[in-house]
Amino acid sequence: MKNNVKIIFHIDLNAFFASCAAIKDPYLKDKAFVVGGSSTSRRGVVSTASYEARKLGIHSAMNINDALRIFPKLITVPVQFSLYQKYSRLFFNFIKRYSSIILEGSIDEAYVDMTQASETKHPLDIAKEIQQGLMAEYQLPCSIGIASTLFLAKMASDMKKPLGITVLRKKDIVDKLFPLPIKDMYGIGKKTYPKLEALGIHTIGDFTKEEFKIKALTIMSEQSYQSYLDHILGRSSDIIDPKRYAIPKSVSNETTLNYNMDEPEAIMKIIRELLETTHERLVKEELVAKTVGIKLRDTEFLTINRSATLQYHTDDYLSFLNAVETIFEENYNNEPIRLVGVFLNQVVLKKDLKVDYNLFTYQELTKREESIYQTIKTINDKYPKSTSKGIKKTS
DNA sequence: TCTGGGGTCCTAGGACCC
DNA sequence: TCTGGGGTCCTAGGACCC
Repeated sequence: MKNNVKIIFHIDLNAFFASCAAIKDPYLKDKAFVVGGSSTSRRGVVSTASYEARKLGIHSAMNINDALRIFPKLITVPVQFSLYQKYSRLFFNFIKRYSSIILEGSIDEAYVDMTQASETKHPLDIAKEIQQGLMAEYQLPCSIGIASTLFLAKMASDMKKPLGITVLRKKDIVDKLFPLPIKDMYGIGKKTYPKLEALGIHTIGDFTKEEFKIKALTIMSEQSYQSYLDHILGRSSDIIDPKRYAIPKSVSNETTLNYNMDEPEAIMKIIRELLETTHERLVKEELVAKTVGIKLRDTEFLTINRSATLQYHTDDYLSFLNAVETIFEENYNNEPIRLVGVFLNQVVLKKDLKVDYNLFTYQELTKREESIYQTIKTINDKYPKSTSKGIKKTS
């Protein structure tokens, strides 16, 4: 008898950045250290803490100075993205030996459809083999969750860390998933969890109780509620789409300044540099974008995004720069800011463009856009923008 | 606990079109 | 004078994740 229950693995590399750092520098092995921070600024945070550092109460997103206050002898290692990318590649290539249906959840986690592989070998044995193999070949520890949906596999891999293997069958949901605190649920973050707590929903099991539905609907839409419920009860997706994150939907660059700045020229210079690196990536990955924008964060941590959508998708640097300069001039209020960013949205592969964007040179493009802008400006000058309030007043 | 950097997805309102 | 309805695109912000 054959059923159609899938066997999904979620493989999570434990303390990945820290693991990579310890591979490169074996001195770090078994020591309390963190990846992150910065030597030039006091504004750095912990990106990843080694398990020894975690035992001391140091965790990611923690301010580096606070971490040092807890443990002054803490070793800090700078972030080295190319190193992580290298081991990430090795990791995904290793997994490919077992299945070709892989979703790269992030740099250090994979969802894998192991249904076929499980026909000839027990899933637990496959998991053990993968875990031991990654350790032996690359010194990369991982935790593996095995379940029938992506969500349950993800929750399962989280249950035992580091080096855990957890099977979460549908019939185990009540015993293994329901007792977990609601804040441990994937998708429930630091904003939603206090609200749920306040409603008396403390565990994942609580969330499924009929009596809490009405209450839950006061803080979330019916749709969100149903989606969470389906996830918990094993009714959510078991389909792994390897292409899902293959093409980025946006590309961005941002930086927290070493000190707050309020000089437009100096800020614009940084924006230009950020745009250059962002644009480099766009070109390197053979992408084009249609929307370009900037991000500004003030000293109160208030963040604004301002963007413009161009007439066509493009990878033309000057088109982006033009837009970004205008946006900045129109939106910067001379208040000191702590962060600037640049982003490109509506990103697609250049070769997937329906219209050949090469038909228009930059000059032609800007000329066209200039004329459109002029038209709009004329109309606006002639008929000033009226809000609905304005209309009511005059009527 | 004075809060990085790179993303995805969702929502909501307004403009505009038919 | 009082107010359609659906669809799509754009902008902005927010929540969340690693």
